[in-house]
Amino acid sequence: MNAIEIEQAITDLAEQPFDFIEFPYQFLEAFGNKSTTIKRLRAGTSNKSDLGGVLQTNNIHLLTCETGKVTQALAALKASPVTAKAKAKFVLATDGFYLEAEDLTSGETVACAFKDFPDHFGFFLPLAGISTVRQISENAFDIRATSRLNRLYVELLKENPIWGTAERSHDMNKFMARLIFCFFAEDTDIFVGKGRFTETIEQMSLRDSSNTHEVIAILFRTMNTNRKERAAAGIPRWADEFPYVNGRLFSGNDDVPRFSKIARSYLLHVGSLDWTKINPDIFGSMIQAIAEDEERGELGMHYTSVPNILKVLNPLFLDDLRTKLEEADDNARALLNLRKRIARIRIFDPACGSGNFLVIAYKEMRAIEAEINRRRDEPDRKSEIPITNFRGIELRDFPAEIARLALVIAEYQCDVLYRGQRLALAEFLPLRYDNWITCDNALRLDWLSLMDVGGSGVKLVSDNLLQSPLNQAEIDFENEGGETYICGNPPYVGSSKQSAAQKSDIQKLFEASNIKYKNLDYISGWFWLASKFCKDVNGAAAFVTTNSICQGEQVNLLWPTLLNKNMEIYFAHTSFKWSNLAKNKAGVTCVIVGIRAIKPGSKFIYFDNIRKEVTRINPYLLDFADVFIPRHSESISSLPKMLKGNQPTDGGNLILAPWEKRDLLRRNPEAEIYLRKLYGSKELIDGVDRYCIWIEDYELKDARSITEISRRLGGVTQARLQSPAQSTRKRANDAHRFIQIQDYGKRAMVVPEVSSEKREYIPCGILDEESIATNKLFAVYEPDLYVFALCSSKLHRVWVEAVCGKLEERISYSNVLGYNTFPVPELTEKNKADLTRCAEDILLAREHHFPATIADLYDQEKMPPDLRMAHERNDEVLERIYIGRRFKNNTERLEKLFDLYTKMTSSTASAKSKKRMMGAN
DNA sequence: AATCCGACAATTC
DNA sequence: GAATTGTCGGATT
Repeated sequence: MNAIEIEQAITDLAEQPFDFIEFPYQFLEAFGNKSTTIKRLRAGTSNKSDLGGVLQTNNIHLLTCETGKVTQALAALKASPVTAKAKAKFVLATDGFYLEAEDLTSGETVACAFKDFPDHFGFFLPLAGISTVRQISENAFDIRATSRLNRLYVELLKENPIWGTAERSHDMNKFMARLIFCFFAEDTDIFVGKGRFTETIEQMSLRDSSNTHEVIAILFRTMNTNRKERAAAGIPRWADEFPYVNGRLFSGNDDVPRFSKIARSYLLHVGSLDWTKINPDIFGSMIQAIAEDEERGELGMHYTSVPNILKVLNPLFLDDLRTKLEEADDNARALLNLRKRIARIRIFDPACGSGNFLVIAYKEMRAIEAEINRRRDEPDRKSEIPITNFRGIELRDFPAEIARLALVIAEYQCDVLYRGQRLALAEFLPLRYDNWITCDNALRLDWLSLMDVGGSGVKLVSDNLLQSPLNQAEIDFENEGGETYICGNPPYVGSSKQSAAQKSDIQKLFEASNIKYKNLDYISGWFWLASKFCKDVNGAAAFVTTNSICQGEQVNLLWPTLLNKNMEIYFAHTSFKWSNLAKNKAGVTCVIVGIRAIKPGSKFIYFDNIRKEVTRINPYLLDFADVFIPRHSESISSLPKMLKGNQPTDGGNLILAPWEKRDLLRRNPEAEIYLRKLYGSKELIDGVDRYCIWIEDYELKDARSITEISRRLGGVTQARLQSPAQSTRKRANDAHRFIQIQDYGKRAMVVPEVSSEKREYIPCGILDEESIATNKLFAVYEPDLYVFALCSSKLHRVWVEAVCGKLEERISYSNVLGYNTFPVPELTEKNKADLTRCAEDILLAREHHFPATIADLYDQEKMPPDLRMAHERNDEVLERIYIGRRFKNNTERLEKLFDLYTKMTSSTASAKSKKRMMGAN
């Protein structure tokens, strides 16, 4: 269960009639315990309670009691020896009217009316075994609000299916945004009288809910009508107490969906929450998920957590502002200048979602400004930071709507925090009419035109074509000559997973450049536009991005042109795993890259949160000079050819597990000649046994006479016909052959395509001539063993780690990027012989530990000393060939390798161009 | 004809 | 559940 589901379950439980016997079980069930766990507790087998309650080990001791005896019951629970013995973290007692509970770890207590216990949702969350509890507890309100809005949304769509269609979804989204605003406003005195909005709906709408939509529509119309015009607009007296809000929020269509009785009660339910606790930096991200079919009821899988947003914003510009604040000390003049500077900073998130980067940036800047005002002794001063300087582009309608709302709420909360509620209220309404969040495709827009750079004209895209076009003269951006910082977390989509529309976005952007764009990740588009933007504007840009644009092939595709000698990477966070509160988190590893026009000043690389000051950062995010490594079709060091293994593309039909092989041979012993041992990475590393059907053309007729083989070949044909790739479908009738056959029937030195990054060495292996290597292995056929020594070396590991792509953080080997590019000094026959000896020693050491698998042997903790020694000797011999001694560390290794690579490739390049010139002569 | 990559995916701990 | 660690095959060159 996720947090939202738990919230719903305990809310339901509090509303049900209290059941003295059942309550403890219902309570545990609401927190996501499995029915088998509950059953065992009921049966008493796992129930350790000595008081007739329910005690779940490592969790909670619950007791229901007679009316009025709750406090005594809780004391008894705490005093019970079994509570401590079972390591219960909570005790809870209730009589159905009143409830008391204590968190035994923190000593925190809750005492409330029974029906209100769901209000302490955050308190009880550790019971759900959610690991990021602290964060969730901090955001308990936002989760509750999301949960309840979610129910309302679903119920309204049930009642008004039309509102779920593409044409009406904008109206639905606008409606939800208006509601959220009203809930916030009624709890913060923006509307006179706490809870007046919800209360008015409750009083004025009939209990059967039939006119609820009309009541709400009148309220919305009121908020869109200036006081002077209300009489003429026929606003009824009961609505007149509501203020004029406007700010586009209530303009336009004021249709309201029809309410069922349930929807009406849900609405009142959402309204009863205390919306002052709303946290706009995270709330929007949660709430936006309710409008998305796949993610409804989840906390959005792609929203960026606050710590990760700060990883972008702090080095991007906030650290600098804070340094300047510190330098200004109490100097009134310097403080004033800084305040002026801050007021003109634009923050631009071209993939803003519900605006959490913008909100956090706003709040952080307000904090700095408040400190300036404090030091200047102007604490009540109106903020000079306009929220319209926080621009965004968002493709989806609902988040765009929410982003604007979140900024409005953030502005109000900051005013309350720094200037007091009276001043905050005085200036809050009516909302400004500006439209500063654009709902459109960021890769198809001219960013400069949304930014009013240098005070030139402004071109804005209306967010709703039904409304009259914006009067551009009304828009005052207050940032002439200011800086612009671009930030955000745009979508990542690998080149082979992009939709046709996304492909075409990328094509449009890059086709005029010399970049080969077809293998780029979708996010490259944002970096591309940002770098163009930064050339024209005083500012910088940083995004959270998939780490793959800073690895392998993409480095050489994107960055040389993007940096183009006038841009630089000025800070970077190295790989970290994506994480937020969502249950189904996106599975991706990210980096953060900050770019700007070249200028002096420090650069920083962050590993986890450790900051290292450097003078340069290359696009691999390493502290080395820029090196761009393209695919090389042959070894720059004259090493023998390395091929990819053979790719089946068989839908599993040509491949047999050991038991399948046994069954087949029991029935058809004559099939043995068509079977071979098959090796991919897993088979090599973990010693997994697998076999494949391998039939030469001339054997096909005989092989087909074996029913099972014939059946399997049919399966291959079927699988290939299903493929979206034409090249695969074409080979459907060639079912007895792997789709891609490189080489076989020879002894081979093999390297796994993907393997764990935790090993000190890439675990290469040797296959005999009977075995088949799949496309999960690279192979050098009939190898000289010194090649095994090279590929098994620390130097090679370091090189491949740096220049090949990765699968998240895994080593993803490549012949053309890692092997062919590996720079090796010219080897003498003696060198080769020495290395061959080292290779043999490694292989012997492995054999000595038979039947341990490679995974066992190369486990950092458990690597046997003799094998380790053999590798050390191998490294020693090889490194002496490079520099006459051992390298001190991996940095020195990589430095040498980059250096050597540059020398070796520039000399072959000059040799080639010499050749060309000679040819021309 | 040959290879990089996956807002991953399957399996284990 | 989160920690570990490599399948499979498409799209592109």
